[in-house]
Amino acid sequence: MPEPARARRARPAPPRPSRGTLSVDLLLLTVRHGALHLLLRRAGPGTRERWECPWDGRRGSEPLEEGARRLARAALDADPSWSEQLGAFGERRHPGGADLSVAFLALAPVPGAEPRSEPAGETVWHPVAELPPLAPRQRAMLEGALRALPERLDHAPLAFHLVPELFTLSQVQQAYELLLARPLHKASFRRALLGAALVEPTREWRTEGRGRPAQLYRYAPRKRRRGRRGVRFEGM
Amino acid sequence: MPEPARARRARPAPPRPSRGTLSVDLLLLTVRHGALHLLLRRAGPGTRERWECPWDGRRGSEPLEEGARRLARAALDADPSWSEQLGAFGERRHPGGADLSVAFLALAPVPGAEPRSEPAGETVWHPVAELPPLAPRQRAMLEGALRALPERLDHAPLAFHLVPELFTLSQVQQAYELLLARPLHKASFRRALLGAALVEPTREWRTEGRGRPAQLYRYAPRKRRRGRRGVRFEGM
DNA sequence: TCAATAGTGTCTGTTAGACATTATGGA
DNA sequence: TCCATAATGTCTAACAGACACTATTGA
Repeated sequence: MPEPARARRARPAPPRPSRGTLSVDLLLLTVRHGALHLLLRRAGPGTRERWECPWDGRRGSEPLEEGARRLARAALDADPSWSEQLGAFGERRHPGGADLSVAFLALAPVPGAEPRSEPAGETVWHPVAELPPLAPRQRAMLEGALRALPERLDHAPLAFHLVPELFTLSQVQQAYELLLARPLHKASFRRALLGAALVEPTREWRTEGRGRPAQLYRYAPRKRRRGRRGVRFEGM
Repeated sequence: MPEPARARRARPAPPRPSRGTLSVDLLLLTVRHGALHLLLRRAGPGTRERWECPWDGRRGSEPLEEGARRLARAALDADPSWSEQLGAFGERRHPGGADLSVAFLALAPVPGAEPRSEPAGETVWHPVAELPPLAPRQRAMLEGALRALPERLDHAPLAFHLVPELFTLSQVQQAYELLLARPLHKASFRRALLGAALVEPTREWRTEGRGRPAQLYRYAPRKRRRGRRGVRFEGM
């Protein structure tokens, strides 16, 4: 310690922000043909099949959510039915070479619903199970998204953003099963859904395919019945 | 539409990342005197009392987590016992003027535990209930952290990172109550904790204050008993 | 008639929450 | 002795999960 009359600990260098390039990336999911689909955009003008999650730079100092909405509107001609930040990703290669990327997770309803969810421009729905190669950073984002979905589903009724305004309980159950990536018990699911006062039945019924027609429901959350529950130590 | 032989939708301008300044910010929490405390650093060299959450730029393209660890080591002389990304914040004013800030949420154990958790250098633990004024972006980070804690606590036994290696069940319960910001039922808490096979008792007892001495426990998670639970529609 | 799907009723084991009681130390 | 805290036992209502059964359509 050659420096004499200083504090015991040398004063550290003052911090300063670093400089770099930034992107906002959109992971937009929906349900098609009973499977999760991700919206991808044709990357670059080439004829080769190269795909990427929609992304762009941030305009000025706009809110990050606004950047995500802008991406969704360009890709879908509509706002997503739900959108939330997934996190910042700074490792591995980004398709635009960004040093840092802020990923947003969003959901679009099945077709025929309002708001619309048809891909626009150079975008296509791809089944999540068989995606084309993605840049490693976007691949990491997708894995993070699929891991985050069950947790977020615990705290908000996300699945209703994947179904049209009028839906059957089987449709909601399928949405839940796809987001959770595991099957659910039918009777328990219906009981919990009705008991939580999240849906209300309509007088319409819809017959599709073989079996008995299903009653149509509408999302209509009423006030919750009780306060929070106790501590849960499951799954740790 | 004056342009003739083009696709129905004009090809949009190719995306490109934006440029800007970036910071990594650390929200480091611990328990002192029965209350949540946040680690703050004296901001600037002035004699005025100005405080900020520790932050710094990102070095090169280092992993963001590495930046958070570096901040914690500088402030605490030890790694935090737990750390996880909270998210990216791009609105409101940052103390360093960063365009974008990636916040990390971390926990430090009570004093006397290993690893150490004494503030080092220009840092001090402040009770969360009575913090000095913070830059609005860091204030937003803190609010996000306090909202995120109950959810993360549902999925990982965070509270054990706040207590020393040997602890009483009341200590863990207090940690849970502070992270959840609500009281818990004592008997249910103990039952759940022991039933989840997360702790094992030692032969030591500790008497502090008035009442009956408490048995000391050690964190020793054994394999979980069962698979996942069903859907929960509470709190939606 | 059969297959497939929707919807309902009942049972059981588990658990959260409440309450009461005993145990053990300090003031 | 009183009081504060730890630890434990019991009861109850609620619930998840399972199973069985009926209902209603298309093939």
